[in-house]
Amino acid sequence: MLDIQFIRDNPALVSEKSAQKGYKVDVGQLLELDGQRKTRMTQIDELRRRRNEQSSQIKDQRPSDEQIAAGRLIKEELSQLEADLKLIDQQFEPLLKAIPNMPLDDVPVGASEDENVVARQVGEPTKFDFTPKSHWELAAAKDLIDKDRATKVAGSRFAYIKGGLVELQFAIMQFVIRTLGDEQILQQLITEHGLHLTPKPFVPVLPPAMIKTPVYDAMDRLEPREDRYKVGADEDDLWLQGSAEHTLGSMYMNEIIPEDQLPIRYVGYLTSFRREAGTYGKDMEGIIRMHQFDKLEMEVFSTPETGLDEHTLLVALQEYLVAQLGLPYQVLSKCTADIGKPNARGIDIETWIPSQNKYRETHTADYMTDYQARRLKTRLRRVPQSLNKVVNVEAYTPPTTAIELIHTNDATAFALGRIMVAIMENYQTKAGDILIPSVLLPYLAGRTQI
RNA sequence: GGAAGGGUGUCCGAGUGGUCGAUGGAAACGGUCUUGAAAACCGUCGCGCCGGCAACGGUGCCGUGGGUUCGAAUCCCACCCCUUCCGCCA
Repeated sequence: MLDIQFIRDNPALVSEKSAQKGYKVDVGQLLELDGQRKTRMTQIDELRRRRNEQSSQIKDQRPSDEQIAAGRLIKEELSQLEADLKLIDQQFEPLLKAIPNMPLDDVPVGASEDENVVARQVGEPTKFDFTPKSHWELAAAKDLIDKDRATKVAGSRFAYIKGGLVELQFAIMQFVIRTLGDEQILQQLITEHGLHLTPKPFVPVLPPAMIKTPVYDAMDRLEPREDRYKVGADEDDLWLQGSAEHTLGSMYMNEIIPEDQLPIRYVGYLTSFRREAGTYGKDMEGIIRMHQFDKLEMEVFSTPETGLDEHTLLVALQEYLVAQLGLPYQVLSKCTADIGKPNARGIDIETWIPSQNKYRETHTADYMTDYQARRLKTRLRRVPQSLNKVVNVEAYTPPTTAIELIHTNDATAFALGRIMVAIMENYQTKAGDILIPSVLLPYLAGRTQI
């Protein structure tokens, strides 16, 4: 959610930037309701003041008939106005929540994902002296993926992942947790990119896989809910999470975090669930697009002034991880239409998939500024010494209070299904074997191929 | 699932209808004292909204949402969560 004060101050900008993201919002109507709302609130506060004034005069004595009558009158007026305000709020809130986060100025303006900009390509598309097989052909020959039986048991877009592929997944997971916990690697990337950050390691987390409706909504990740799985009976009020971000980012809801504890960096592992509504017929072969997939997700809570640097660090880590696996990839600067509603900025990494002869999305890095934090009420408390500290980011205006909203970032470490697709296809041999990227060898107890 | 108890500010913990946004203690921060530290003493010390350049003023918030009352942290109803015991299960 945006700050209503920001919208009051910049109505034209809000309309324009919302439109760039493909959201039609009625800022005029919102501000009209905002005005009505403020008027009512002022009237209500005045009545309450009178009520408080009178009741403080009565103290322990019995109130007179006049006082009771006057009180009743206030009560009637008040309940009328409060009902009125409630009606206004019911219109006001959805309009306010409907406004997306403002894209940062370096986000390319575009009307669809076709206008995403390739920022760089790293590595050459893998060359083969034979015709490469698709990952499902490779998997079929070695019985690594059984979708037929999974379909029988659970329906389409489910799979049994088996044998060497499971070992490969566990190796990747260990590799990621070790890498993200390594201060030297973090420091190296921070230095390379000239970031003003500490090398505080990522703490591994196994978060809840289910999330309550209001929390999901506050994260602004519930919609479109056709893509979410509702769990059990309605009274359970729970959803299956679609990304570890959903239950990691909401961890500190309604909390105020001391500034010196920031940044907080987590790498969460979860099996994620998506209904993939509206994707009928897309990616039906193999395990590119599943209802259930395992994912390692990074989540960072930071101060406002370091949020953008954290985003850069997350992308640098994604590139480092992909490069360590020796996979060719490209980095995509997502355009205004393709970044999520809560996003101020979004970067994708696409990894080379030989059988499709193109790069496919394997990673996303989302920077939400304070948009998620506002509804989650996740804030930071400036420690006194830092209040006078000179901040070296130009765009940042020093706070007037010691409490501010934090900034959130989330980014894929690895979507394990898709990254294994990339490994299978890029590391295949003519014989149909799959070699293991060398950085993973320490985690595979002597196995060198699948 | 059954029984009982409980959710108050950063923490502990008072408060059962009216000067309670809330006693007291701890922590934290500033200061006095001290060679320094500790101790002691003095002071500061919740969050949001509205108005104001600001000082400040108003208002709301004692798990959440309703209700009763001239007046609710306090009474009533519903829901959520926690603790203990029993049952069941991993």
